[in-house]
Amino acid sequence: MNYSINEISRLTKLSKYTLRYYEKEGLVPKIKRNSSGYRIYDEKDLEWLTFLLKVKETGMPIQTLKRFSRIMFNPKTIPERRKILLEHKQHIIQQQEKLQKSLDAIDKKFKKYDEIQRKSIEL
Amino acid sequence: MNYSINEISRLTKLSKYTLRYYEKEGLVPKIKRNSSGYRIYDEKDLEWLTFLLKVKETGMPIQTLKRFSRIMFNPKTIPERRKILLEHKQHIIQQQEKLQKSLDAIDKKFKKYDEIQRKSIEL
DNA sequence: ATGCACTTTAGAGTACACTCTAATGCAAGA
DNA sequence: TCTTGCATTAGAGTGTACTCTAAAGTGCAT
Repeated sequence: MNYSINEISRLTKLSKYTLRYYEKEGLVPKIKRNSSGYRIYDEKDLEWLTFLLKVKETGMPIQTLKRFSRIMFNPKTIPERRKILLEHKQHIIQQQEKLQKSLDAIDKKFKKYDEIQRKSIEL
Repeated sequence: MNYSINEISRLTKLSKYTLRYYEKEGLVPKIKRNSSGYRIYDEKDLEWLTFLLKVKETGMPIQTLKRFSRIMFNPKTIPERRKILLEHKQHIIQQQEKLQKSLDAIDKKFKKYDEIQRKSIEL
């Protein structure tokens, strides 16, 4: 199945500018073109973009995404890809801890506010 | 307890540049000065910076942090502060979902790699 | 009092990740 | 064939969040 840049933009919610920028920067592999030079994205490209967005959103660095994009069509690079993903998994776990700490700090504030308001009612 | 900008930089791991920038931008309230104009941070300032870093790191927008910093010494603003923090709590929960989705996508990749490597051994 | 390591400020510079512009070309319906 | 609406590119511009520079002042040990 093939897609125009417009369709991919709609499906990924990335602007056309961003899609072109990602290709220029090497975050996605070189996209096939039709005879007029228009981009033709295929299923694999869409799949990669979908995955890229998930891991990018959770903080995978641009450099790592470029690296992954460069090696992802070579079966010999599976060990390296595993390593990258394992590292990112550790990063996600650290983020989960940060979120929990932030949540705890917020709940502590709520308790403080409860206390202040309880005292003001006592008067 | 009072602290110099140097001590606060060490305690918060923010650079002195950043600490001055946060004050200029209103992310922290105006810091007291000694007779020479040097900043003197107190316990409250440190407490706010510690909290700010936790929620900033989990994506609370700068504008919201500025707002919070502006109202946080007025007890009448507790309901507004509660509202801000409740909204951020929702945001954190959404991020937790994103992290989980990213984690699931990574585990799917691992399974795919296992499959490919299993098949190559079978030959 | 001299030196050195701090501090201050306004404002300039940087890095990142887009975001857009301008010039140009292709596709297709009236 | 003309017009409208797509596409292409190189390269310029934007917004955010710092990060640093330059010039000047302060504190304190030698």
